[in-house]
Formats: sequence, structure tokens, C-alpha cells
Amino acid sequence: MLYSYYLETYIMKKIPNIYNANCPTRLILDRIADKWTVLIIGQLSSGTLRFNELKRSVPGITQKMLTQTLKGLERDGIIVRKIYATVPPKVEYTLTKLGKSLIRVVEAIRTWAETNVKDILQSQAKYDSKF
Amino acid sequence: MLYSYYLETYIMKKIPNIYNANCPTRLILDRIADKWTVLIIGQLSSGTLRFNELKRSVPGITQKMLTQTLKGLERDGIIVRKIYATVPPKVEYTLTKLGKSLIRVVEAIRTWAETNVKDILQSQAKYDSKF
DNA sequence: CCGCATCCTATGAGATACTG
DNA sequence: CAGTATCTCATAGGATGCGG
Repeated sequence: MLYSYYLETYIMKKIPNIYNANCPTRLILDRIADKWTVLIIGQLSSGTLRFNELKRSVPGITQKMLTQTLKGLERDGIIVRKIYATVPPKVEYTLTKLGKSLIRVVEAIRTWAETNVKDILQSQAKYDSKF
Repeated sequence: MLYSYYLETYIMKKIPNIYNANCPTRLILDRIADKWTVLIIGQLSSGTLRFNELKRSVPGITQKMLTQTLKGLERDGIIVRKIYATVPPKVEYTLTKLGKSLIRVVEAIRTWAETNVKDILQSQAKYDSKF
């Protein structure tokens, strides 16, 4: 079941189906579109961080959302979680190779966004002024 | 107010602040991460379509979400809306130049997603099997 | 044909309090 | 320190019915 999309498209040689909720593009969009994911990856891009270091470096994030997002990222293989059985406990989060390659994707989006933000904001202002 | 981010970063020469909700990257992520936006842009990439043509070509979309998404895209200057004062009414939607350039961004995401989906799904399966 | 208005529900996400 | 658990509220999104 987990592999249904993969089976469909890669093994059975069908074309990717963007309308499928398991479509890779949708999978990635849903992940990076998350409110906090990009911020967390941004912080980890400079190196390993502990839980509370991350919490402090991402302004406004709650413990719940940090935990939740980190779990999802670990599940996707984008970060690794290393636990030290010390007192007090210590947990480190590091980007994997996969996670590091994701930085470039976000950069591409940022480049497009920054070159076009002026047009978009102007279009929005023009649209809104009609009402 | 609408231009606050733009003023801050481009006119006042400050660096982009990804933590600001008006940050261009966040603006674009929020737009393309929308459940339907990518699908609609995908359909329009092959040419102009009418409202009900779009509705039929995007399986599962409701009238509400189609209207809502199209409005947002028009507001952002990504599509243009042309109304024909006929009976029955006819409304056509077409990608703007800006909208067409967005296709390439989505393609970049798709490329990354498709090259890495296998690893991600395997990581997820491995993670889930632990519990 | 192309919507808008309304109601309803599920999920997302913040605040708060508690534990190994 | 690094979480979990629960409560609550806001929003997104689906279903349905009406209107120009």
C-alpha cells in the first residue's frame, strides 16, 4: 500500500500521475510547504543542532510543532536523530545527504520567488484596488 | 502594509527574512503548495480552458475550490480571466507569462521528487516498521 | 454556464501542564 | 533536556442549494 504509487509508476512503467495524492511531486510539495520545514532545514544547513538549540533558532515555533516536524523529517530520511543516553538527555539533529540536496530545491524556489515577488505584489495590489 | 516586506528587503536593502510571513519564498510556497494550484497550472500549460473544462480536467475538485483557487491565481497575476458577455456565459482562463515561468519551478520540484521518491518511501517504510 | 452563499466537519496548530 | 498529553480555537475544504 505504501508503495502503490511507486509500483504503478516505476515498476509497471506508467507515467507519473500528479492527481494521485501519492504522487512524488505532491509528496514533496506537502513536505516543504509545511510552515516550519523550510525554516528547520535552513537552520540545520549550517550544521548539527540540538533540540533546544533548534527551538531557540526558529522564532515562534512551539515544542509541539518542532517535535512533530522533526519526526516527519526523520521519517522521510531528510534528517537523522542521534540520542545520547546522558543525564540530562541530549538529542542531535543533522541533515542527511538527501536533506542537503533538498536545500538546492528550496533555493530554486527562492530564486524564482525573489525575482517575481515585485510583480506578484503589484498584481495583488491592483486586483485588490478594484474592490 | 502590502509592500512592507518589499520595502524592508529591497528598498531598505535588508536581507530577506524567511521568518517573515511575507517573505517571497513563503509566499510562493504557500501558493504552489495549495492542493489544487499545481494541477490547475498543469492543465493550463497546454492552453486556454473554460471554467467547466477545467473542472472536468481536474478530477475531484469542487466548484468552490476551483473558483477560490482561480481567484487567487488571478490576483497573483499568474492567470488571466476573460469573460464573454454571451448567453450562456463563457469564461476563459489563460496562463500569463509569469504563470508560464512558474511551470519551470514546479518541474524542478518534480525532478527532485522523482529522483528521490524511492529513497523517501523506503525511509518511511523502515521508520514505520519500527513500531 | 459560471459562479456565490451557507452549513458542516476534519485537520492544523497554539497554549498549557506534566514526565523520564 | 527533550519530549508527551490534552484542550481549544481557527481555518480549509467538502456538500448542497440558489442566482445572473
